[in-house]
Amino acid sequence: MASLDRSIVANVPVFAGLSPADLDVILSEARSVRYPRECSVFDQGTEAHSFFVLLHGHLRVEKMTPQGQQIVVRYVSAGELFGVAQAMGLKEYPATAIAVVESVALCWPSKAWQHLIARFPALAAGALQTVGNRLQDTQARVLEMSSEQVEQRIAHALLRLAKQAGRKVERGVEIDFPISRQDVAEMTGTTLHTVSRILSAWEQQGLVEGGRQRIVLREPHKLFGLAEGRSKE
Amino acid sequence: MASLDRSIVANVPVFAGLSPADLDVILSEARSVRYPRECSVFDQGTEAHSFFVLLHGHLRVEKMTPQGQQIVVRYVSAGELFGVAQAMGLKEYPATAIAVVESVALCWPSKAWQHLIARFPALAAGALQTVGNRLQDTQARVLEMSSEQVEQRIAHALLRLAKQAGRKVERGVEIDFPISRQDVAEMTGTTLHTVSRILSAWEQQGLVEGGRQRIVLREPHKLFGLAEGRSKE
DNA sequence: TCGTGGACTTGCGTTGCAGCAAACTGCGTC
DNA sequence: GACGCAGTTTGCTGCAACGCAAGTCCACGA
Repeated sequence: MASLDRSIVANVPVFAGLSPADLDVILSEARSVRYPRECSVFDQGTEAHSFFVLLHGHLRVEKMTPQGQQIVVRYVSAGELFGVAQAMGLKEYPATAIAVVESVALCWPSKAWQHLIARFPALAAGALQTVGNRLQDTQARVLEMSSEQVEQRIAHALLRLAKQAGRKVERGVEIDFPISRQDVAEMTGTTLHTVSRILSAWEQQGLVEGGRQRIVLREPHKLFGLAEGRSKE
Repeated sequence: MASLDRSIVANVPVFAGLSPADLDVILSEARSVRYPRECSVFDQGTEAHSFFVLLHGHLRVEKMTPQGQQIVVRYVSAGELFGVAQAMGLKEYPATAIAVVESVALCWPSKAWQHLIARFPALAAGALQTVGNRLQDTQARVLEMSSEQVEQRIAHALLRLAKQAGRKVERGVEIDFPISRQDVAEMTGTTLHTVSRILSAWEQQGLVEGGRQRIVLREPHKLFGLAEGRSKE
């Protein structure tokens, strides 16, 4: 396989604090893999054989209850470390990751983790930060679900998506990958129907613009107001 | 200060994989602190000056929304690492930790973290597992809040508490620290009133036994059935 | 012993949202 | 160009749980 140049991971926060030479060593153990749209990178319950860094694209991470209910855990964007189940002491992936657009990821065998962090403590520190941020996000979500109404939760979710994967278009900010009302419902702990109703209402007011698996925020600022719970005036 | 003997941390999972000599080095930088009941160990929003290992007692970790709503993030039991905000890249504690019973913790200055993990990679690995477990728990909670009814969520919460801090008594399993209905409500994203109603109903059926800041599970197995969503027969 | 306040209980009215059902629409495909 | 499906919209109905309010009970301190 052609060796990977370290310039491709220049913007990966988890590798910040590593010298170019260290990076070369780390990259020499990786291979890059392409995932077509709707293809799964790993599946909940299967052996955690690898960990990854997303180079390009977007993934949806979803998790299923024993009863068969599904939720969207989060979306992964380029530059993020993911699939570190093994490092967290799990033998199996706790969720499923699916490419929502054609994506490319670096991939290391999980067993490389042990000796990599022994040799490069900065890597462990970076991973700890990544997982820590995720923990913060997840706790924020619990807080939202405990204290906010559905409308506010959806507003928050859209704003977060826009921040993470927003693309400026003439009419506002578009979420840069296909996302259905069902997906939004699974992010916010509500139903497809309720999301549809609320987005329709917002579209009437000119706050958003919809479409098939497409959402454009036209008035992010007003949405932010809604998210913070200011009643509509 | 009297130096700390490594036997006191023999059962701390985060220190597994470290040699006795390593442990001595790590412990030499720690001091132990006693916290009376209802006393805070650290406060949300204040500088993350230290990280801790709980030696004895129980802590309640709670978090407040900007709007003033509060939730219980989790309970910390003896042997757990906590307050690792700095290691996760935060400058401030994201939550408040309060001793629910008289407690004792080991305490390190946050700035020690850097050089400790550089010297003892196993420590970083342990911390990653700790934070990883917490992430799993929090995600499980999101799943519960998305897919379960209040009654099931409360059953799950009580079973988790019993597992983590249950004490066998003649009549069943008692939760080993004072916990109010309000606390349970803040753990499950519901209200004091609803918790009270449900616990009363359960008490009628002989599933639990209540009291002022006291909960005894008399039929954990039946509760488990409820938690799994099997309708009451 | 009595008083006070915090924890808990319980009834009642209200409501946000889920659940069901049915129709619509845009997109890919044959 | 027609078909079929997946994604979406929308109306209606029911109910779980919230919010309020009015109590009771118990622990602790004076």
